[in-house]
Amino acid sequence: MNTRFKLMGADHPAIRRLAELVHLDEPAMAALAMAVRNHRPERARRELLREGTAVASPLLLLSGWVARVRLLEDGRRQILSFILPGELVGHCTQPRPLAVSTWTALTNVVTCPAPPASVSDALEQAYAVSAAREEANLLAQITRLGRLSAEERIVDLLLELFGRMRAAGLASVDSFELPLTQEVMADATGLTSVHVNRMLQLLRRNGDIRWSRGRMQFVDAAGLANRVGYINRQVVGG
Amino acid sequence: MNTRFKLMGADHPAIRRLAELVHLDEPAMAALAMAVRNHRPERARRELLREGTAVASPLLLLSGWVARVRLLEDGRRQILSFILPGELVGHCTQPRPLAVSTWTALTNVVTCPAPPASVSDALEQAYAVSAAREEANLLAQITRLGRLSAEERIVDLLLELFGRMRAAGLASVDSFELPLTQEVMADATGLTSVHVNRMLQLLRRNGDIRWSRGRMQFVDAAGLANRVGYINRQVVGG
DNA sequence: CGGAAATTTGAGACGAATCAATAGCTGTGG
DNA sequence: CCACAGCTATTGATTCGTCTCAAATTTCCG
Repeated sequence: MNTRFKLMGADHPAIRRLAELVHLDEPAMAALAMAVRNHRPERARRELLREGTAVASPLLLLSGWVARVRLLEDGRRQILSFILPGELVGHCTQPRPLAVSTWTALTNVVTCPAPPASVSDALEQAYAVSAAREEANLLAQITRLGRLSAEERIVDLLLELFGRMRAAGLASVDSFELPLTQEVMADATGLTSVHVNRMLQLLRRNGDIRWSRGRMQFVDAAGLANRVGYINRQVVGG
Repeated sequence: MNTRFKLMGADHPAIRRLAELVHLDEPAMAALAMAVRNHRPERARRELLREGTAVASPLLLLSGWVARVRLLEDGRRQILSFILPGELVGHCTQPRPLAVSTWTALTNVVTCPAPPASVSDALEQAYAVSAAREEANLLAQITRLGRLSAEERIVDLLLELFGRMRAAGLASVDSFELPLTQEVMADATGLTSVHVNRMLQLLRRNGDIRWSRGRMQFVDAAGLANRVGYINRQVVGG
């Protein structure tokens, strides 16, 4: 239900967002509008793509959240990155691209295949920018896992997600819809869900965040970012 | 001294390796041979590229080791990935590409600018394959940091580096040149150098590795990979 | 409304960090 | 060729952060 959209075609929020990222020309907009017609829903927990499988085409996520995950044999799970509504992923210039990670729907989602980059230079650029952001997110994730404390990891992740949701026009001035369980946050931050819980409580007690019914609110996002040193902003030493 | 090469032009090991990766056509080989003539040495500890700076062209690392690093304000450091001799990085389809990480020479190195992808389809494919491997390495790094124990992280990293050195034709059947200090390994694995030291001693005492004068030898690489579940091989659960 | 999933809380164990001090190595210059 | 300086590696004692196990409570969904 909440993954349904009334808007179709060129008016779709995901397209509007892409168009803001890079100026999209006529052919690009047309191709995207066409692609959106091919939207398809998937239920939460569904695997959209399995590691080692051939990947069809890049994907535009129209609504819902997706995670790229890696599973170890003994059941340990690591979330590599999140894909947020309106984002574009899976751009491959490769010959016979095999997926290097499994994609799992965290919520009910609606996706559509993204049109080929060959449609227009503008579209190709949009893909390039998307790819660059994707890589930046991976690098942030590495730093988070390697060098931040539990509290820092959670705050940093939340701030990143907040920023990306804002970029997608899906956040209010100080809050956003966060459809993640603490278990999922744990798999993303390399912690246990028990410890994630304790850190979230701590943040609540300290008056840093409010969180209920899937909505995350920052009492003072800027201050929090400053206190914890949000790594996406202040990266280079000195 | 040890960063000097006698071979030049198309005979260069780095080019031979690329040519094995993807079949390279005439124009690609010629362009590479030309590029290698522009080789330049850099001293260890030198920053090759600073985060936020415009990146000139993709880089071919002819010899020596480079690390992509991220520094936090308080001095914490995370190594995002290693670039090994013979590897190619920095492929950007982007309009005005800004570096998202700092590159530091870990040893004396020799680099050359890689020729533009437009030279030939074969070269473009080679870049695409390089990029895909680079991403796979980042994903492996995330999993390592998020879900492996200290011992596992170190073993997994060593096995990855061993595999990549073999791919570059720079490893013997069971050992390779590893010019990293324990501090560097610590910054790559998200541990302290003290703990890295303890884990390496443990591995030595257990007869898993031998390590002296910068050479790392595996007593039984396959067995070790199996025991710690080298995440690059056995990734998908089940 | 009922059952499953998610969150919350506590006690205790364990892994890795920290602090501190010693020993070994490497290159450099006298 | 030796001695010194400055990294690098090693070791021990202790602290701290996070995990583990377990149980109770709440929330969500059909």
